Amino acid sequence: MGAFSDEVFAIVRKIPRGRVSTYGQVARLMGRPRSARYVGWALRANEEPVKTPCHRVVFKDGRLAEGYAFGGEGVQRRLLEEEGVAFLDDGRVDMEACLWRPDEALPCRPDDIDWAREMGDA
DNA sequence: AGAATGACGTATG
DNA sequence: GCATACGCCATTC
Repeated sequence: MGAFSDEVFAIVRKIPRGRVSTYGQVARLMGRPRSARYVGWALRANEEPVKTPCHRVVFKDGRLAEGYAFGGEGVQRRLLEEEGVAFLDDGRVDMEACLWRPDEALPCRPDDIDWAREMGDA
């Protein structure tokens, strides 16, 4: 594994629960704004799907990569739904509500708290 | 060693 | 607004 894949994994692992990120966003975080494709390429070679929640990485449109990834249809969607990710009527992820913002993820895990509070804790 | 290729995104026609 | 083209990095044949 080159540094590229390693960096991709490191970033994807930071995506909190109930939140999604995009290939382009991950690419931008690693200083390669034009390398969105190869983020997916790296995830494809992912050897540790547990440690690397690649199902939280979606298209910028909110579409999922079902068909190539996970080898199953809707598997990714089900995983996200269980995490509390909202889906639109079109079957796409509600990017407005669930897109991971690295800026607000700087401290421990405020997203998790916010997510938990929204889920029904409060 | 050179060519093909692959979970995307943006720019152009 | 839709279709096409190109860029990017690493791996495989």
